[in-house]
Amino acid sequence: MLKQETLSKNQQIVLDYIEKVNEPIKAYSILHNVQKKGIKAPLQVYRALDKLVEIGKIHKIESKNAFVACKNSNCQISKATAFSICESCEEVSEISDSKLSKYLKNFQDKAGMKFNKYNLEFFGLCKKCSIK
Amino acid sequence: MLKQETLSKNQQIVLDYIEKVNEPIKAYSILHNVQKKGIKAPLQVYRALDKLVEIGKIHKIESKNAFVACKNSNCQISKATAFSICESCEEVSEISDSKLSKYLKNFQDKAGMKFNKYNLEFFGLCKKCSIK
DNA sequence: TGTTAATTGTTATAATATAACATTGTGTAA
DNA sequence: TTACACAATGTTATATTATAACAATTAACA
Repeated sequence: MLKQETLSKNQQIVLDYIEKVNEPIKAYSILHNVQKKGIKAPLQVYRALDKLVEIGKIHKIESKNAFVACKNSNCQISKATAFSICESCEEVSEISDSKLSKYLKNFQDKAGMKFNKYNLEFFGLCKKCSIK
Repeated sequence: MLKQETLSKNQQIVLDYIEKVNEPIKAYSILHNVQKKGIKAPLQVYRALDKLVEIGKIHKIESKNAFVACKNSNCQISKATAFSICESCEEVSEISDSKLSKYLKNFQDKAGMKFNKYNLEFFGLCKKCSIK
């Protein structure tokens, strides 16, 4: 079978919603908001999320157990993700910095481990919050 | 009051166990294993874990919801953590690379955000597993 | 068309984590 | 040393996040 090119119904519903809200959102919140579209159970959401993460359409913010749409057209495979997270207003942004990603992709572990994926989460104060 | 210098009873019990197992371990697994020491409820474990993370004695592996003792005597404050995770055997190691930590500490977000903390998780195959 | 894999639907339950409240311990300053 | 503030404890209940198991349906394609 060829690699999947189009999303299934549930996958599309979940992705549409995540892209619409445009900020990290939790699985059960997604569930609550797509029930009118016919998705009734957590598993239906989690299955769609798994697939969407796998194909790089969304990312999981591990420290928040939340999901956000991918902004970088170039990280299709979701293997290299970096986020900034404001500890005050909770704003999360995907970092798109080619130098950083290059540096991390080429990082050589002393133990000789071969990496094919990483996730980096920065915490701090965003511009707005640091003024206050 | 002065800053806490000694750990409380429950904190010490939990830390002792985490240091003993020497690999990432989950909260309920800790609970199960320290019940003989008198810790009976999840909250007792989670409270100790919170404190231990806060003071840098342990770190949380976010992608695994697991906790591991800190190996770097110099990351007392738990503000800069990096781990390598084998996707095959699940082995987790703390990365102690001064170049990497320097690079990340000094990383400047384009949006002008001021970072005071980060967590980085690399995934790949460890030496043993990549031979197989 | 038959076969295989992906997707769906559904119920139940596992695993992770916190709320709320009463009580006890501990450092320190009056 | 008493009294205050705060950290830590103990306990019950519950919230939140995620998966197991199984049956049915749909989609791709040799």
